[in-house]
Amino acid sequence: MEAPHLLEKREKKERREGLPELKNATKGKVVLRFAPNPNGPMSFGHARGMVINGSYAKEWDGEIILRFDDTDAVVKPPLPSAYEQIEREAEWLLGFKPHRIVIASERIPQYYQHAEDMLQRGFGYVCQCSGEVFREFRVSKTECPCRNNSERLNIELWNNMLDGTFKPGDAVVRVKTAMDLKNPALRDWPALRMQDTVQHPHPRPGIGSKYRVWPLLDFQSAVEDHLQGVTHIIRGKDLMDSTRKQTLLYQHFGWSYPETIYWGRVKVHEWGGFSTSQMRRDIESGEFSGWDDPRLPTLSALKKRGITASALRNFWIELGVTQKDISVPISSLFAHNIKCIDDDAPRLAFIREPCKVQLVGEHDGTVDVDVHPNHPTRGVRTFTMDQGPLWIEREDFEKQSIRLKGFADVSTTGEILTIDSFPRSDRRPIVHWAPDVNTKDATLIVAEDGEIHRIQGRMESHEYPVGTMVQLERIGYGRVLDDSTVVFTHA
RNA sequence: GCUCGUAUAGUGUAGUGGCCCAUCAUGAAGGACUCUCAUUCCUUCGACCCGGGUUCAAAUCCCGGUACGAGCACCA
Repeated sequence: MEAPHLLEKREKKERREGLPELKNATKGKVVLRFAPNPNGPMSFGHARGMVINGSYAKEWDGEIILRFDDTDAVVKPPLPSAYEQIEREAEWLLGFKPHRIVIASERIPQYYQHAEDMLQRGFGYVCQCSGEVFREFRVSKTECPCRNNSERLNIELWNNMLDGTFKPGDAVVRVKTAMDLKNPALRDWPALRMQDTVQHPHPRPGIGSKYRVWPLLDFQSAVEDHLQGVTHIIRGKDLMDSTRKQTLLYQHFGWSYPETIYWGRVKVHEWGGFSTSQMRRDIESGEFSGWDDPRLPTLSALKKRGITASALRNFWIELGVTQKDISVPISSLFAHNIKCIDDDAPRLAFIREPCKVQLVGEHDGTVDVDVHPNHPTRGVRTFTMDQGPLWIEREDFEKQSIRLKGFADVSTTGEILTIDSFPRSDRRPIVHWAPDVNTKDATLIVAEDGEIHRIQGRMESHEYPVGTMVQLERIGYGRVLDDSTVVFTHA
């Protein structure tokens, strides 16, 4: 018997590159979204949502919506400055602007309309049970008395929520699912609740204390995804039950739920647990200098430290969208970053624990060293070899014989360096160095193990603009902060 | 407790019944190149959680176990 299909299969063995194929996707018709809470700027973890969703949008010639889920003014109040910052960070990360911006707090009327629709059509009800009481009902699978309210009564109670007759805690709107569902999380879940926006005004101008009733995430997100025509949702697997809740709501409305993909949790081994709320408190208390404090895992801090957007993109795409919970060493992000910056980074000498030494022997007036060893066309750095002193690192100063990189083999006798040979004559260690006249006092800022070290030294003078990625010879890569300060990125 | 999910080298990842004594990256070790402990290149090391079952054939399907994670908020 012939089996031609087996032969065909034999040919394809290539490894899949990049992101897995999107199911049920049509080129040009894909709509995705990334929906952070603007209670702080983006952190490392948010970058995953932005990168994965944004990359799919680009790959499928579709759209990415940046949506601000700012429907809580009490527990996780929004930070007014975060909206714009997140927008800027999104563009920096993706390399393009998100196609649409949606702000949930500006869409409350739409959510109200759907809530009313839900009450009128009888698949939602106003529940006046307290949280504890309802919890009992949920575990015992019993229906709460409010479940049988007439549509008319529900509308009346709804108006009581809206007009302030009810206070926060008095009533919520629930979606009628079923109390005997296997998964307790899905039983008549809450869709909207009241918030004391007088005591806790929403920080958005124009929103403030305007609304007493606010949608919860599951309801707001579900309705908005439908309104925006979202086709694919890619999010953390902690939101799996959210999908199930929302699917139940979609069935009531007669809508069909988007394709959904989940990823697991990512921990960076070197970083502890940082929550946006906690960082915010620590910044306000002065423990950190700001959201871009190099010790923090925020995008602004990583950017300031010299991590590039493309390294971040490559990193997250390589991790992919598996549901595994993973823990990665930060060096894996650094490995991507090196690939992005090394080819451009000009070389510079930074002398830690500088020791001043005097050169003895005949030599030329100048010494040229490469700006970048792999790119001779990028020119040279010229050291001025007058009779002035040179700087070398203490560690090198203590060696008997060393080679001053690009110049000469020398022997050290106290502070005197005697030239032995210009060509390389043996295998003595090669060290970086610089004449005093070509250097200035400088600081290397290193953030490590949650601390900031400011290393003083002498750095080769340069005119690179702020933000330039440089490589400090024999030390590692860094980002120019000003003409005498470099932030250490990684080795 | 109830519910849901995941399990491939040190770390990530490919793989959806025969291309697999398992891919790629990173890491480690060694080497080449190089006047940086950089970059680049080469070599080597190293894994299908455990136990059953289905099948001619299982990393891949089924059942059980174990481990880890998540949800059961009037947070997102």
